[in-house]
Amino acid sequence: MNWTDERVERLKKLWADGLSASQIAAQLGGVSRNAVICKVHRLNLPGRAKSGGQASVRTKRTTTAPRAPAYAGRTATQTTTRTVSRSSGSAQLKQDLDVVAVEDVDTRPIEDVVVPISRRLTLVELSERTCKWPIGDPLQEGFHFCGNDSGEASPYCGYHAKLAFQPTNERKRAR
DNA sequence: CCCTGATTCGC
DNA sequence: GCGAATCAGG
Repeated sequence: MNWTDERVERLKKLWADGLSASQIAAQLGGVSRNAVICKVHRLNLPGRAKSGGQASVRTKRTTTAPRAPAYAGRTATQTTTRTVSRSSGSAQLKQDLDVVAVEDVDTRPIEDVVVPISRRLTLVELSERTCKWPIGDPLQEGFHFCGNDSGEASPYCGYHAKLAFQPTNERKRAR
């Protein structure tokens, strides 16, 4: 794919919005997330600040050179003073695993009420183990999927699986 | 294993 | 300039 000006601008916007490289790649289409990251660097866009989030904090790369440097006369010591003003992206992603495992001896009604933090994935971003619970109106803008970890067996995350597969025996067993 | 961004290097 | 392969890390 060619990096047209329009695509570059979309890249800039999405990156500034705090979307991850893979998400941007999915929305642009035709490019891998690596390509997106590389492009971001070449555009001299500010990389992801190491603030709180995951990733980054790359400590040089002096430990065991992955590839034998053809010529060792090159010190890649860069002192880039990054002044990233962003403190918290608008689309701060969170990947928490809500464990519903009940192994303890205590038998108390565990009602998970707090889970509804979705990842706002679009259709193309769904993978094999992302929750496919739709959120919003497919005809309206802003429609997305939950996107949280669905484990592997269920198409939904723990929270939405409970909503989707409401136990039928609850009613019958009630009496 | 899932994911993240960072870096190197061959094209 | 581009991006796959690779790395380090959460």
